[in-house]
Amino acid sequence: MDDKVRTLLQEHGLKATQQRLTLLDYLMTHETHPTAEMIHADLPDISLATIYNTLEKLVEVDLVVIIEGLADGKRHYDFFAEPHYHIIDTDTSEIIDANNFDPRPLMQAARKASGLNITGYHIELYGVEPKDKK
Amino acid sequence: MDDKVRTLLQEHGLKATQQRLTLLDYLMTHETHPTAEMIHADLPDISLATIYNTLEKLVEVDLVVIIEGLADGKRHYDFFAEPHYHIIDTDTSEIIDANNFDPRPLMQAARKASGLNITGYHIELYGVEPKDKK
DNA sequence: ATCTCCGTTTAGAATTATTCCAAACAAAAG
DNA sequence: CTTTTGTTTGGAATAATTCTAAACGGAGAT
Repeated sequence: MDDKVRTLLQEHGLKATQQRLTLLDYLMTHETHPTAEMIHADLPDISLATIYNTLEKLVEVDLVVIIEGLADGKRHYDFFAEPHYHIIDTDTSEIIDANNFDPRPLMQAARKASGLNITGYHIELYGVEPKDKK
Repeated sequence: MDDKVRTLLQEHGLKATQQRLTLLDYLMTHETHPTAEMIHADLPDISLATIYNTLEKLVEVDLVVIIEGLADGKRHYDFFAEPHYHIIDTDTSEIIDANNFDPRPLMQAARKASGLNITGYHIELYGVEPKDKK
């Protein structure tokens, strides 16, 4: 059942420990965008240090991305199976995932502008609930 | 001479204090993307607390943007006169500004996906120096 | 199965970027 | 010039994240 998660970890060169299986499965099955603390609250058997360690590893191998810059000042984490971007409500700090945008032209432009091989991206849009100005 | 900077502050509803004039002028005339500490090193007569306070105000009125998520764990700041995006060399942490991309289709897509009025964006691409695999 | 190796986990201590505080100050308006 | 109101400041406080060193446990080899 968590063979899928186990395989995912091993494909990315990470040893499949119990904690990593639990944490990655948690991220894959929750639509939320939790902080380390929030994860720890739901998975109290995994120490906070391990949650930080594990998240760091998952970010390294691109299974997870960090969402920074929210009003609460904490890092939020997001399982990143397929590429998407984030829309953040600056009033409520709600984070919405969206993928109705093709990033390839942007990556092309970035390569052209910098000469670098582009390896990834973070796109975050900020918005507010319309006031219905009428 | 700093009438331009003074006007810029006032247009954005900020009182034009000596410290704000100095700090904003500093950001406008430096291509670098400094941290609060780096600014404080160059402008030691402005207290560190004021540098943080002032940067916060400048970010509020969209004259400055925060660049987070670099390897050093610190926030970097960037004068944001005209919209652009960032390309970050993940090996060297070098930050490159680029503007050869029209964000409007992305903003449209985000509005469509979220129903929010889009007020801003942060786009960051990550890349590495080509190894010349040849 | 058992052994061994080496990466992982852990509790708690340490770090440090950033925020908070309350008193002194200085822009801008009247 | 006086007042008002927002700003600046040094230092203390906060808290998210990282570090440390000892115990542990996957997983390949025997």
